[in-house]
Amino acid sequence: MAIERYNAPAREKHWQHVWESRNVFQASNEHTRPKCYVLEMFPYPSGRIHMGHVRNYTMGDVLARYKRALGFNVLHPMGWDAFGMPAENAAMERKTHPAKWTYDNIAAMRAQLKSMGLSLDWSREFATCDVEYYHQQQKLFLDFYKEGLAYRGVGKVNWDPVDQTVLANEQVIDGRGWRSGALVETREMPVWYFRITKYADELLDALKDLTRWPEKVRVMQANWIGRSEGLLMKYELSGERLPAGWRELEVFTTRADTIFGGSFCALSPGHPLTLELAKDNPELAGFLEDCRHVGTSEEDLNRVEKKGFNTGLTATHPLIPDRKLPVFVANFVLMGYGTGAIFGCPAHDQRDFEFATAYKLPIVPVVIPEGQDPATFDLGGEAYDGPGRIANSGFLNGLTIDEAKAEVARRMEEIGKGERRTMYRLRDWGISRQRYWGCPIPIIHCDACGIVPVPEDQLPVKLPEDVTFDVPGNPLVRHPTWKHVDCPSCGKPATRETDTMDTFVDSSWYFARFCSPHADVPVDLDAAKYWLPVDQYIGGIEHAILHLLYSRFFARAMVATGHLNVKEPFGGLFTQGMVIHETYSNRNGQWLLPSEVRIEGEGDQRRAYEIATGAPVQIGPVEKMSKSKKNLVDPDDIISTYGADCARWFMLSDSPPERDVIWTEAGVSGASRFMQRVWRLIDEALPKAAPKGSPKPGEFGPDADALRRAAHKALAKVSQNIETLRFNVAVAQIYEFASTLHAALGKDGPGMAWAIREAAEILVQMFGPMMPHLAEECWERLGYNTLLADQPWPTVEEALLVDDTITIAVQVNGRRRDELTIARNASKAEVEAAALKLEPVIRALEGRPVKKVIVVPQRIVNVVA
RNA sequence: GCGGACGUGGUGGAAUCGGUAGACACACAGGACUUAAAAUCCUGAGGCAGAAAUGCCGUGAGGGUUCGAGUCCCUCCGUCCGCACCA
Repeated sequence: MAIERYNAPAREKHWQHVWESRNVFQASNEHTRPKCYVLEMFPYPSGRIHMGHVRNYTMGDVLARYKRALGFNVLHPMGWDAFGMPAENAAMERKTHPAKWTYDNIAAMRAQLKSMGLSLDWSREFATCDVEYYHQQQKLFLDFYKEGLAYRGVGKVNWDPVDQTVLANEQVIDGRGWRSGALVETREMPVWYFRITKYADELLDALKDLTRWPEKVRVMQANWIGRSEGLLMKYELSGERLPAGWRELEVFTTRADTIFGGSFCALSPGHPLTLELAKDNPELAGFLEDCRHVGTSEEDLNRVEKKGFNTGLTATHPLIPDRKLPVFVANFVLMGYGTGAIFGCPAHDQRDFEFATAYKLPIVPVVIPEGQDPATFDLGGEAYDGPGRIANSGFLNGLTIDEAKAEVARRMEEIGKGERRTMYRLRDWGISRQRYWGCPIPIIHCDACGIVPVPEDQLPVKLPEDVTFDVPGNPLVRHPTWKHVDCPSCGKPATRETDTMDTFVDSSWYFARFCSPHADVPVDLDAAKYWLPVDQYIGGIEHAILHLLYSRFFARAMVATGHLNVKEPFGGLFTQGMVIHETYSNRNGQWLLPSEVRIEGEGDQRRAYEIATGAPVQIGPVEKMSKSKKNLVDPDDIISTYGADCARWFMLSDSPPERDVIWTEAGVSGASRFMQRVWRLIDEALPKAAPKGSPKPGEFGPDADALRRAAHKALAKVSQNIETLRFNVAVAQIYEFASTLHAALGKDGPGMAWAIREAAEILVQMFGPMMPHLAEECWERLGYNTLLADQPWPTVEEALLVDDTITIAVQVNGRRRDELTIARNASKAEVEAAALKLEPVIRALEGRPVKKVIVVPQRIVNVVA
């Protein structure tokens, strides 16, 4: 009598209910056991979960369940990154309130996540738009402000003149506002900053200790911080048109060794001196206008010609008083790096070389490669930036590059014309957003007192609820009453800051809030001391720089303000690959959902048709699932058809977790088939298995022994591979062991029944973290009325991992000829003797004398002839 | 241009302390069961030659180190990702 198919969707609801009603996954507040904090990047509540979420949360869940079974006190929380623009856009489009839209979405997504059977501690859930959360964030802001880590300064922002709003960089597309299409202007206005540059060195240096982070992410962060050590130099300026107050020009260089090769100085178009000069120089103003146009185009910046404008000013070479260098404004000099001014050494910098060629400036090599004569060295049409010795440089001649750098620095410091300086690419973090749906910055502007922090007892500064989105601009600015307050300091009428915080602020400390989600301080220090850092953080590579760098800054800032005791928030980081899928388009070029397409045939014969019309469909490349390409598979559909376990198992199979996984129908049905196979396997094993709790027999026959060895070896490997997040390999090993158990059911002998029960239980426990519902179901069938989720991870019997006899390969001259089964502890001589007796070995030797025999114990024998 | 990663059967991928390459899965082929199909079970399979035993060739290409290289070194080719005039 065949067993019924396992009805995953129905049984999954049952087990989810059981877990929830028993609070199985609540982290304990008793900080006695060793802890493990597993965190996946929390989602933006867009309204629906997508397959990327399924993959991300499945991985975290496997680890969390596994660690739980190992006895750790596991913290595995979930929350919502809930502030941000989409809610305001929805408000504009649908006449709803951002809060309602957001909380409705959260409710929908929470239900979806629950249907995945994740081992989450829902008691710690929060959204960043909860007043309770942003209240604490305002406290942090005020503490940062007191500590000098938050400040107000004038900054450049992207201003959309039509929508009358500031745009984030990501919202500026080809120089235009993404919604209005208006040309974006650069405006200078007062904005709030976090002083991340204070920790530039620390953030860079500590990267080397983040050994459980992907190398790639560390490299990206290091480049982003962009530390370079060099010399800040002062060039004396002269010239008729020199504006008052400008006697010196500061330039930064990392190649002070080439100072004698300098043939010009160049200012950035945005340099203050440039702007000063442009005031009464229409020609220069015109040049700047040209630069601005080029500046917006992105890619071919490299190919843009090096253009300059001769200001007529001269700069005096600091070490050669009679050498005057022309001062240009040049389009390739960036204001955002160094001092916004350079000295140009054409022989050893490609950009300077091109510039000097265009403007017929001297090109004098001062670094000569080893073996070349300074008198005859020819650059050959491009700058030389390799190693060598200094020449044509007076007192520097003959020195190496490093020696020359040191010598120039020493002399320049001596004469007060220079100082060693470290520059960074990293800028302070501008957090002001002129938007409604964000955390209000708790500041009051008073005509008399200036900037006044909102007193802590007046927090939270709540967002007003009665706002409208029918006109452009920030609703907080035009709200009739909200911003009008009395100055806390002098009591006179004053106004609130109407900027809200960048949503990246919200996500920079949420991991810490999970330690004590309802505390009336940002973070309960005792809880944080126990739980932090996060042991394993899992998320997409797209956050490699911003979110992860901001969080690292926040941890340091929170340590400085007494809110935290760890500077690195994430001990281990794992960046998972994307979920990708074929794309489909019809004759009219419209994208079609996979569910709208019927596929026929295989391989070259594979054809797709639109279900509604029967018309042929073009099968396009496999790409990241996206709304625009409509190559989406809805997790809900998969879960309601095949079950959450099936989706989870598929996500873990085949593809290594850091690589992209191609979602295919075939793969899903394969996963589903395995679920049914396991279900039947347990059913078939039961009648042959010893009763639950039977005493371990004193004797095992060869087949029983072999099964036990296979079980414990599989257990050891699966444990190891879950531990190292190599889920695809763990899955393969579970497949393999399921086959082994299946084959063993036909065998008999002493101890077999006991071994079968042991093997079945180990199998179920091994896939428990991956397919938790099916595992509970099987556990129940195995006769238990306890939850598998509460069951400790099975213990590996080490003795079973070591076999008495082993099979090793035998090579002749490095080619495998045979294998040899021999006692594990056989001596080298015994192995050698046995190997030389093998028929294929003798044949391969063809009578040649054996020169030597290499025996690597328990590994291989190589006969060299 | 700079930086990083990668390149293994028809496909996704195993095998990284240098030691039997291709585990496991998908797709495929053959068989069993069935009136039939589905489902399920069994078997096969890197390529070439051969009935088979077996032999030769094989981890992007070429070279090197080694008793032995997918793994280490050098050169080249290709793919993907990140940064992009960073002084």
